[in-house]
Amino acid sequence: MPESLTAAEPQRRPRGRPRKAPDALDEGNRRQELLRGAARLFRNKGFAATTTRDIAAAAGMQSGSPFYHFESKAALLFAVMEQGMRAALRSQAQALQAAAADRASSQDLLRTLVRAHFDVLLGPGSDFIPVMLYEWRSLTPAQRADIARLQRDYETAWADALQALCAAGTIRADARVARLMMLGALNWSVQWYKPKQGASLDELTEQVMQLFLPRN
Amino acid sequence: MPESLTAAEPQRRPRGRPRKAPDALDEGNRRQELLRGAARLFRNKGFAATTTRDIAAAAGMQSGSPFYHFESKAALLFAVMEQGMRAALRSQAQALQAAAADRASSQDLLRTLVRAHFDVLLGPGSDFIPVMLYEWRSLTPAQRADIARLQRDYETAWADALQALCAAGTIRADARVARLMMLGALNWSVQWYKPKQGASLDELTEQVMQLFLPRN
DNA sequence: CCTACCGATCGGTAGG
DNA sequence: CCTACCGATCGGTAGG
Repeated sequence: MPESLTAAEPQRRPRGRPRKAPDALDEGNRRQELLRGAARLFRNKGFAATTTRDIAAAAGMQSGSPFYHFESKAALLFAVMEQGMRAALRSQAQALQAAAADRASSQDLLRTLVRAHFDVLLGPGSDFIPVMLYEWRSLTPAQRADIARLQRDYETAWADALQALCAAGTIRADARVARLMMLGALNWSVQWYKPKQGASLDELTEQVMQLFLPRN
Repeated sequence: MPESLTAAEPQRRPRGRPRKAPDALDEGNRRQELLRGAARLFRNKGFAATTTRDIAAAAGMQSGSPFYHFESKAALLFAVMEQGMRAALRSQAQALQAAAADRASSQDLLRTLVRAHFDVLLGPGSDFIPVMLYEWRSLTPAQRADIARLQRDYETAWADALQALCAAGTIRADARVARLMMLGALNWSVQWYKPKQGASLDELTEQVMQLFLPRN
């Protein structure tokens, strides 16, 4: 290449909006945008019916660009679920910490878990966990094992609270069945709950408590 | 073609198993085989991830042959759900008839509905309703409206039974929320129930009754 | 992160 | 219901 051409390159700043440097922060932002868009699309159309082109477009990218951030479409699905579960675990831990500080009863502990779960399922930015609930079969066995470990952690708090309530006779059913039924009842709400109409998540929590613990 | 070749064709019956005539009964059987295979595949892999070639192979056909029986892959999905709902409605009506003959209480009526629902979800040949529960978003709006009408009929019996129990104070929650939570709890069982191990459907029904109606 | 592209696969069809 | 096929689309990649 003739030296004159490179030497002719001016040293002034480029006009217009400066191109952001591809530093670590920025790369995390783009990756995060991909994850949010993918979560929304996976939830609304399903994993197999969502194309990587859909996901790229949602983040304002060209069709091949998601593969700069994620190895494959399957890796994107896994990342959505993993990030969803880690956020859910943080949210649950925070709620339990507050309940412990209040010396909450077993019943109030359950209420805390129900309310936190509704937030995870139906609160703002809540596409990640619904994707996990309804795209489990789209994971590879190895991915499933990883997510299952996070789910076990999440359900431990439920198992403990329900065990206490069963032992006290407040709930009269096998603790495992009670846990599966309660979580199923709550998880189903993603199918019918409309945020802008009907009961608030606080009201829904009270309804659930009255339904499962009618004595108090 | 030389006449000798066609004239040489013998008039005797072909050897081996006689090819079944494509009469109405037979066509219904083949169609039914396609539906059963499609239901199983849609349940295990999801609608979008199942190819019409998978479905053809499950029925022992070549790749283009399902389209002799169904207009499109979408029509197959709709037929699976519609047939599933019609069978569920028949099963529910039969159970309710027996309960009415026994002058069943509201509580026994609910037990009857729970038991019939478990059969629909988890009993033998129960792939059709799980497909409906987890592939709703794969339907076109027009298909959705048709299936929703059948679902409304199915849920009417639940609404009536729960309304009676709420009015009597046996269940202390909004009747609509109670219905959504109960059906959600039961529907979730398709995610964890293993027919060959754990509780039977009768035992599970008793657990559900104790959980939701603990007073009696 | 974009451009340009590839091989594979998919739903569906014409003709028999 | 099979054979042979088509146009479209898809996940993913090389090179920059």
